[in-house]
Amino acid sequence: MKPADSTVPLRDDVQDDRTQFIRDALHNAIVERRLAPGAKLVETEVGELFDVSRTVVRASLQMLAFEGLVRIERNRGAFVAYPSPDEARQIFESRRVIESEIAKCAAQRITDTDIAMFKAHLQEEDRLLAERGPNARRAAIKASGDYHLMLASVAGNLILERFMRELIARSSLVIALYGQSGASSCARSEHADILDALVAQDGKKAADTIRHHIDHIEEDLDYKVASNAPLRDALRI
Amino acid sequence: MKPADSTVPLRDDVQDDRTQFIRDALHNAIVERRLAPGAKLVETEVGELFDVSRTVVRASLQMLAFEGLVRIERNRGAFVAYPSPDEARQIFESRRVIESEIAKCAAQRITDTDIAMFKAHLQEEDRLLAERGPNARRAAIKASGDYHLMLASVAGNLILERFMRELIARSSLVIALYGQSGASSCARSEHADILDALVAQDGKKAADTIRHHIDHIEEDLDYKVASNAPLRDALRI
DNA sequence: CAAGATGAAATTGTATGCAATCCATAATTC
DNA sequence: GAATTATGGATTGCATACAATTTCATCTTG
Repeated sequence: MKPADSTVPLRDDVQDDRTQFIRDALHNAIVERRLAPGAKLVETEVGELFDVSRTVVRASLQMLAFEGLVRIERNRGAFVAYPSPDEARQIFESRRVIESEIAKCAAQRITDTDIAMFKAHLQEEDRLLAERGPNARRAAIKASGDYHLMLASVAGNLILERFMRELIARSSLVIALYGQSGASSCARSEHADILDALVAQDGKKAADTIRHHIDHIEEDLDYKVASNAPLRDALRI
Repeated sequence: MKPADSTVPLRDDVQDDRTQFIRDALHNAIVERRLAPGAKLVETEVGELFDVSRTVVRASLQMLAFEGLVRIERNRGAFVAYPSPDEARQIFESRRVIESEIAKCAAQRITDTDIAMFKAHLQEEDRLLAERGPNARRAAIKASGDYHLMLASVAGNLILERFMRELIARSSLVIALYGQSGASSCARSEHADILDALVAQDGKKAADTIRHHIDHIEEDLDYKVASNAPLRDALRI
């Protein structure tokens, strides 16, 4: 986005850093549910896939472990995280805390450019929801998370934004495990409600709306039933 | 060197993991200001100090980089973080958000055992403040942070607790850089005020009190003046 | 003398080798 | 036949080797 670099190098994101690249690839695979909770991530396999040594893969896995997307067990290896119901509740509780504050800040700071971006994003979400098929569904999941990340970005606090990034990613895991319906439809209209409050610069209302939105997401979960496959992984400990 | 730190509960199982051990040692050194902001952390040096290979040191440094205590620059190495005024403001803003919510939860969940622990801790803080000398001062700094971590622990949300751990550690760096007085004395009475609100199970008051407490800490900072040494490090970028 | 060029030493990035550990299956015992 | 114990392959933890990069002192050159 910023090709013109002045003499002062601000942030050299131009990293041919393969560690980051692999982290991003795995992160996306997990968030888009191409990698199921509990799946084992073998260092040599990943390394061959990306054509790097285990050293690099290890660093990537450690990054993901810090973010809570991967669990590393000593001498046993790395697994896609399998959040417990308790963890899940704490994730959503944390989101309510942080995201309602983010909404307040965003209501104060939102610009016309931001609003245009949000509107375009909402249309994209609509389009993906109308489409059928697993790929469209994955894209819809990702877009829904991205909406929340855009909010965090507008609020302008990089630290809270990073916390949110982590929470959104982990939420995706939780929904994959405990989600019941494809309740994204209700979520969609709520995203629009949030934007309305932001446009009206009504911080209080934006915060309330987003809190309710998170409540609704959580209401669609059934913590008693871990949805699909890896029961053996769940019971392993 | 290692008094039993019962105050900080570890979330992970006790692993003979040397990576974690080195991370903890460096973490403490930074938080207690034995390592100044900007200081370079050479992999081989650290490795020789702890008698491990660079592989292990690297993992520790990457952990610390995630927590924002260390900055890793490609091909240049790892440095103790040197938070900018902007970062500092965001750190305290994030603390206000998360910690006031933590206070609310803690007010609901606090037990008599907790209260006793808090009282003992306050006495310890008093004792350290009365003492003189750099070691007592370091211990006082650490104890002050530990008080906030105890709060987070009582609140019972492991995720917010981890966020707080990071924010407290980074606050210590900020105060080392921009702090003016040894204003811990005012902080001490405020810690007692917070406890009073908790004992009264008045969540609202606890939240307000802690917000003011954080305001006061921040008021003692002067973001214009980066206090002591490593100017050359500050200007390096 | 300032500014740049040069090269050696220091330091980091990555691959690889080896020992320790784990896991699955076969063999053994009762 | 069930439970327990060997055994071999797979996988991880860590140290080390080597290449790439940076740093710093020294040496030009104008």
